[in-house]
Amino acid sequence: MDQSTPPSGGQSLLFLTDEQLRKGIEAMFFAYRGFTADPDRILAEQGYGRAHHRAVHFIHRSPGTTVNNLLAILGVTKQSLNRVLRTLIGDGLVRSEVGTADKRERHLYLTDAGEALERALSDAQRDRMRGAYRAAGPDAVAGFRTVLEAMMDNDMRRHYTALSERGKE
Amino acid sequence: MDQSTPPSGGQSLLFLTDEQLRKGIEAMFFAYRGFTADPDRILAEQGYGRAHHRAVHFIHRSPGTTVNNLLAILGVTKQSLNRVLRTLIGDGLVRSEVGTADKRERHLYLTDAGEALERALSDAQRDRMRGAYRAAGPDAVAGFRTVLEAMMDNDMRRHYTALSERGKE
DNA sequence: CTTGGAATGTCAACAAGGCTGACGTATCTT
DNA sequence: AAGATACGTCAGCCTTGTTGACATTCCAAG
Repeated sequence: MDQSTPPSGGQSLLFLTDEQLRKGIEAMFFAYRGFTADPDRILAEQGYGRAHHRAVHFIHRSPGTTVNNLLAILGVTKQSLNRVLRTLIGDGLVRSEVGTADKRERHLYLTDAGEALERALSDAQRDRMRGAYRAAGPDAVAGFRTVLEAMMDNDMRRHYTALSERGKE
Repeated sequence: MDQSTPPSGGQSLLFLTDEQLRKGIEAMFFAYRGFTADPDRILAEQGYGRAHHRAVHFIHRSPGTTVNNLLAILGVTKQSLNRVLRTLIGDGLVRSEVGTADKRERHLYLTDAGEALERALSDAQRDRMRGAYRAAGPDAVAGFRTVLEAMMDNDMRRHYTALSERGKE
């Protein structure tokens, strides 16, 4: 649709052609497959799935988080999350503690076994990411994150930046 | 793990810290949600899912492609693909033609209705991508694609570049 | 102190979309 | 003629998402 129009303003807008956008879309598709491939293998060995990975990841990131908070981050129904959480708690990877201030809330923590699984998963995923980062270089990495952040829904970006601020920047 | 070690070599390797890698991982997670959100809404209205989107996308990209080729790109089993293809053919969005050179093969094409759906989906997805690209700027976009390509499995990168060469570069 | 609403858990049922395994049928290829 | 390839299909299983209904527990406001 765009691609018949040559650059009109002062600077080139060639990076906004449909062709370039299509490449970005396909790159996201193929890259996401790689992104999840290594953890998926580990999870499959243990009879878990991606939903377990996500729960474990964000509990690790925010120990003591509530179910409701996790729900907002993951964007699934409580029934769906609950099923995953139940197996993780049953298998002794996650500990659920009744809140002190508000006893309706459950605060979630990884057990030692849970931390071990988290480490295995994130090691694998980080290795992949590190290889990509190293190959691409720091400037490319900066651009990578800039575009991804711009691609998020506002709600998700809120969660993303909130998590980043927890980190040591 | 890394994060206690200051830059050792000549140039800064701070972009390879675990902290930076973690941010990249979470950015991928949240951004992918945004990436699929708009098409998902359109698909849900019509009773389709992401699997249909993927099939329609790649048939559009490579009209006349065979089932086997699609299988390799999508990385699913033929049973899984077949289920999706059957509904798309039944609904008159995809046409399947027996091969001329090799009559065992089926060549897949989008019908007019199929093209219409593809356009609706890719318009929505492109709008999101265009907004992100525009906000991030051309240099960031270049880095974005560089990192994504480095993140792919070799097999997937082969398909990705093969598709790109079909395009008008 | 009672009552409404919020947070959580749980049961049931269902659908999409992955998977494996097995089988059948054309159609090449050797 | 035999074997390999491409495709379709049936059956069954799993994960992970969805709704809807309902119980419990607790906080907070009246």
